[in-house]
Amino acid sequence: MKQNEKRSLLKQKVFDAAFERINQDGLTGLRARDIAKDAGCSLGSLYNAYQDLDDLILNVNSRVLEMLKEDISTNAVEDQNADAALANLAVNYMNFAYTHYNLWTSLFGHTMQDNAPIPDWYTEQTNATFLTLIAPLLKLRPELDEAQAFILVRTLFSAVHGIITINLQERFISIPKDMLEVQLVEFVQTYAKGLQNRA
Amino acid sequence: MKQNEKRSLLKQKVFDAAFERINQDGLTGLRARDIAKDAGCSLGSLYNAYQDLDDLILNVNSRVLEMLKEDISTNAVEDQNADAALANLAVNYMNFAYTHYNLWTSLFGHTMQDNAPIPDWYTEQTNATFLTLIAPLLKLRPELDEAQAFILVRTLFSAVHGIITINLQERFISIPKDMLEVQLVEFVQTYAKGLQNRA
DNA sequence: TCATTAAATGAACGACGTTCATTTATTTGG
DNA sequence: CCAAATAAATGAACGTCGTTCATTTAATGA
Repeated sequence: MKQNEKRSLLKQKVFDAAFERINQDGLTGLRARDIAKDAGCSLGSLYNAYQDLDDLILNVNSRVLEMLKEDISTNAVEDQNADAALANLAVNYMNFAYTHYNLWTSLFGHTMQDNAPIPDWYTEQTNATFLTLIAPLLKLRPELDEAQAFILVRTLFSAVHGIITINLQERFISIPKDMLEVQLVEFVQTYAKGLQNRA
Repeated sequence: MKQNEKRSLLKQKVFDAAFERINQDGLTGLRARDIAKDAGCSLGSLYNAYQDLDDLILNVNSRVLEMLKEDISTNAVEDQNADAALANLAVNYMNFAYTHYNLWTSLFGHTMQDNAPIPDWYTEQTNATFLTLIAPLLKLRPELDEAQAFILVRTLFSAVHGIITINLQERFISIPKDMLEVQLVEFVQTYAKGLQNRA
């Protein structure tokens, strides 16, 4: 086998093992020795494929961002008014959080070791993923300029994210998924109604 | 010195050391050996005062919850309409997050070791702290029953929390504090307006 | 006072992320 | 096709972490 093939094969096996570990056990249950065992390589080889665990986790999170982006664009409902489209986005986001809970919390729960800065490519991808949320809104509300749409979508995304996050935190009283969905839709509609009467 | 005095003195010294470490360096920078050194006791004594680091951290977070509760009730503005009161609460919460950033993130970033459950006394205190947010609203909107007020405040709190959290995450593009304040106030007002036109 | 009980101690343990000298595999030039 | 050169794989070893526990030290009480 060629060295390039082996190299990329190893990278992929390590990636797959880490992805599945995070998916199954969450970020806090991730251990270098477990990944190596699952990937069928030695502990040292892990650090041949990736710089360190942070590097590996960021690559997994990068894949999760892709999944989220694809999920959003796949399930975006066309041909409806802007309010319904926003509510639809919120529900899609909630479903992603529930369906891929450990992967989703990995996106927001990971912190770099030693206060190292998050690499630029990752923050750029994060913000790029977020920007895809703007597209469906701009389509339905072409009168908004991009800056307005950006602020609007960002505020709404953050709010929806917060509502889901708090509800899923063990520290807080939780409501069932179907009730949360109703609450999210009502929240988005209420906010949209407030925007209308404000203009 | 009596044994009870020594015992509680040790507990307090350990607590103070942990609190200050979290306040200065954040939760991820917390080390048992550093706490023991700061408290002026041996490493073993730390585990005489507290069961483990989780126990100690939960006690620190409990104090932070008290600070937050006091902060909210102290700065609550009376004699204004409900919308302004809610906006005021949101801004107060934002100021707490900025002023005590490391303590604030400790509240939400801490996870128990080994997937141990969060003790009941802590979840109860968390929800009790949260419930104090209802008081100012009920005062201004006595027509709401408690269940309605609970859902309303919970949704609003989660949304405001999300907007602040996302803005302070290194992964996302941040806006300055004064702009965030404007955005929060506008958000609360917009949502309140939506509620009005919905009833 | 001295036996008894409680508290303080820090060496030691196991687990962790990471490194690196050594071994093994692959590539390259003749 | 073979040997020299280069790259990759390996796992023992290192430093650090939270936690424990046999031992030492202090406080108590009859």
